[in-house]
Amino acid sequence: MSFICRFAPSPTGPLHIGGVRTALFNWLLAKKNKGKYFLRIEDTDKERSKEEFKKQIISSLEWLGIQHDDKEYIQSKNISKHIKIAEELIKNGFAYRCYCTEEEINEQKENCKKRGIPYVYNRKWRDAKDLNIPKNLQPVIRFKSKISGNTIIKDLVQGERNISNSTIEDFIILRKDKSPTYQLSATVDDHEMKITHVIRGDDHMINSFKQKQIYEAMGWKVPNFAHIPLIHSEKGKKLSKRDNAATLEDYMKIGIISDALRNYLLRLGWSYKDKEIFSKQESIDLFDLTGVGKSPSKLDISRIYSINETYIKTLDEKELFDHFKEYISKYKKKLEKSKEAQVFKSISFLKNKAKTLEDIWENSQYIINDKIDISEENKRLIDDLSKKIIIDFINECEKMKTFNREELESLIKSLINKHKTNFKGIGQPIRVGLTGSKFGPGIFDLILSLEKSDVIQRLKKII
RNA sequence: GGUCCCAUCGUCUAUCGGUUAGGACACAUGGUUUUCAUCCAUGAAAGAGGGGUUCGAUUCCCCUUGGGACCGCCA
Repeated sequence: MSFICRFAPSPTGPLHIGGVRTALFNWLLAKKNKGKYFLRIEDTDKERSKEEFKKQIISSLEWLGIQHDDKEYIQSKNISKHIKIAEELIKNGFAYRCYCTEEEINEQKENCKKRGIPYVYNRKWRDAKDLNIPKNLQPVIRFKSKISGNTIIKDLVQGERNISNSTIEDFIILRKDKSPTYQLSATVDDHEMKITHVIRGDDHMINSFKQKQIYEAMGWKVPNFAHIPLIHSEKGKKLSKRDNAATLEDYMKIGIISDALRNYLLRLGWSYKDKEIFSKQESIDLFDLTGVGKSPSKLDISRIYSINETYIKTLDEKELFDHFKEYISKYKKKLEKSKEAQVFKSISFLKNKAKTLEDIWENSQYIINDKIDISEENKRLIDDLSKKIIIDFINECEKMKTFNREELESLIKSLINKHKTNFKGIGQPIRVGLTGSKFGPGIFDLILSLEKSDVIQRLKKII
């Protein structure tokens, strides 16, 4: 059995986190089964589709490492084919022209509302042999949906789904302006692309019943469907673009690593035993639609941070630094070469207290900025004794050729003895002097991460 | 309102009729540590309710309750 999957976003906004997961699942299933994964840009909404969003979607997926096969398909390029199919459906009695005006439809809707009954298009033109065709009205084309019986879809995630055909109205497949609607375009393109597995959000379930009828009317093979549960916001509603942290960009800009986000999304609605961390290859090997749950899952930002932290802690440091450089050049600022080397040298402890790349950026500010701001409160921590100690420390440092850990350790030890203080008594003023903060890296890491001249210069400012 | 769907710790989930209901995140406490962290240990925390079926139900069925999705000439 072959596996040809696709992700089909519309370029009407930035890539949504739910869309990312849909793409991931499609990609995973295709890769696992040595099949194909295509990207199709559904840009038939001329009003809202934007070239910039198309570009953004493609680069976002690339950032995540979800690479599509072939070049991306642009749906609008296939419109003439869609129109041809609409006409073929009419010819074969599966569709018809409807001359109802929008006013007429709205009136019907109003009426239904008043009477408290659900609106369904009244199929006025379905078998309208006797009606006079208005001369100056452009018709829409509606699909002749089945009136009786039931349609069953064996959904790979949801199981068997059964719906009464009477609940599906004669939906529009070609607009008044002769442009195809989603139901038509998606079906025709999925068929043309020989898609075998349609994995999409649960909000498309009803569409599958409609589209199945088109497949059958055309005598085409119906693909497998898998409707994955939606991702909900903290409020328990379908995640919308207005929610915080709904788009991929929201995660990129706070310094989430792509592998971490991919891992989080993988485990949202899917699981494999007690396993939490999956390499890309593991996720391909282990992924399976049968492991996908049926109920929607809430987005949990603390979990994303946690997984990201795991990646930051365990990633090869060179690789981590590459992520960091990419991140800051995009969202912060590019570092000069010398600073870059200093930060890289210190990444092993800077990453220790970081959950995100942004945290590493924050933690490395004392290296990046030559000017250190010390708050009044912290200045008060440096009392006369501290100043004496620091003067001694500076003098000893100046005697050293270069810094090394052993010498620094014995120096600090001797200063503790000499001034009858403890480690904190000497460590804290040095830390404040070098970073402006009470908190930070270990004293020796801290001193060694800066140039000797820089250490002396900074400390001289506080005595 | 109509149609369809879902239901295990706060969150993500494991369990495929017999378990002290497991793990992870978050939370709390303790330990390691020169600070903040890290790290380690420990703890608290769940089968929505009611009926069946069964020797036995979290697991199968029904009802109730709660939640969600869809109901566009958007996709």
